[in-house]
Amino acid sequence: MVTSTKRELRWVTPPQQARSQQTLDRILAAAEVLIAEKGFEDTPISEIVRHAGSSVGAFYSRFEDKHALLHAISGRFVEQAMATTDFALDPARWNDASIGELLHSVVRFLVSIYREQAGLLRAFVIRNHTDPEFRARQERLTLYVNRGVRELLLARADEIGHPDPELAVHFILTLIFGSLEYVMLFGDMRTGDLTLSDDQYAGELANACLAYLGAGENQT
Amino acid sequence: MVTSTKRELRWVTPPQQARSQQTLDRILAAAEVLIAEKGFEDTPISEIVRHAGSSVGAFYSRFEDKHALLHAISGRFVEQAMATTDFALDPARWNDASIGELLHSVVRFLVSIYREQAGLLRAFVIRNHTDPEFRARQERLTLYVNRGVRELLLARADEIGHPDPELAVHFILTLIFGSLEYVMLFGDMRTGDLTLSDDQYAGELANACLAYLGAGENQT
DNA sequence: TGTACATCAGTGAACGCGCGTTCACTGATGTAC
DNA sequence: TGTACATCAGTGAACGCGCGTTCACTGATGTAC
Repeated sequence: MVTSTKRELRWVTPPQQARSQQTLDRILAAAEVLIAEKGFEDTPISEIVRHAGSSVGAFYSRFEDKHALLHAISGRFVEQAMATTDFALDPARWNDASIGELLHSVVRFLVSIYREQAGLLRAFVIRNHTDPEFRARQERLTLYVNRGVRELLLARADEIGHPDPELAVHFILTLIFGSLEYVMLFGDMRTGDLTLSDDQYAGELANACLAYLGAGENQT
Repeated sequence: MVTSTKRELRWVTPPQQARSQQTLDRILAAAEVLIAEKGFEDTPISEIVRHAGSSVGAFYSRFEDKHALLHAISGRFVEQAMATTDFALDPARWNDASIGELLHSVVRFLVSIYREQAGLLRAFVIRNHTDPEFRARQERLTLYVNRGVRELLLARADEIGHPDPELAVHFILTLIFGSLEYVMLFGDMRTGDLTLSDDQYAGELANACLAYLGAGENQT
């Protein structure tokens, strides 16, 4: 909570009155919706403030420039995602889970997140591609999730057949995130003639990882 | 050859004199270099023509607008890539190859292409993300490669352990292309502490696919 | 309890910049006779 | 073999549009006495 507020200070001039806090909230909410829909570049500030029932000037009294807006949104997202990660990947939750159960759950969960947040994630990814500072920020989240999953998996290293478990675990994480991005964010047309439900897709993805790890029999 | 010329007519007004053909070539060459370096949006026409020793007007007498330029470049790329595909995936070349040899070769080949053409591919992918027409074009290439690989793999369906070979083959193709995009085009920072050589990476990727297919023992 | 003043919030027209696109003009090449 | 004319190529200054950003101004909220 405290850290969150502190961190947002970097991107948002903190409001001093309840009134301005509300305007800020409305701007952020409108921005999130519009950006998720049309992407960051294609959403002019004028449109955001119109939807928020505010004005351009009000915007600039909170944000230094347009970039700061996306940083603020992404900041909020990353905080939440990290908190969720802490909760979801808490080792205590997985005490007696096999590596198969673990991976299937994690992948299914990620797939559902990517489905729900596709719009925002797409905007983030696109921005990543051109803005190194922004990319570094997102990178932090990926590494954070990576670390969590990694530890859980490596704690079950005995179930892993791959000669270099460390490398293998790292590798499947790039497989997973790469596939999620490719298929779920930008893949509407890539399914070709086959169409998989989210659950089927998650299942196949998890199985692919398990098979590669050499983790005994796959499970659905 | 003939088809190639015909197709380019859609994007480029065909030159009538050798002189203008040369200017066009210079413009295309300069554009390819600059776009691979800085991306399409960040490369103004003025800069392209300056590098080509030409002028804005000359540009517009060949191209209807800026988009047509990227279409022309992508068109050329797709033609070449398809020709390469035909050659590389010609069933005759693979008569007595196991599914493992096949996949390892194909993936290694793709990795080398993605390495060499990273700049252009990045520009294409970024454009895909916002321009549906452009995406459709690139899609054609992906599907073409898919079909080639698919046929080769399904011809060896007896080596595949996965209950639904059709689906499995389709799935690994999304794994492969997703991973290539994620790791090789936008992944400078995603390697974390581990660094794989291109060959190692290709090997792991192919092995992951083989393991998922349930295709006997992996091979390096 | 009311008045004066300071600060915070908010408004939207006007500005400016980058860049794609146009256009009036000059020069080069080819063709007809 | 030379001259007139048409078409192709090329030039770069000027235009225009979208959009981020600024700024002079009005209104709201809080504080001092």
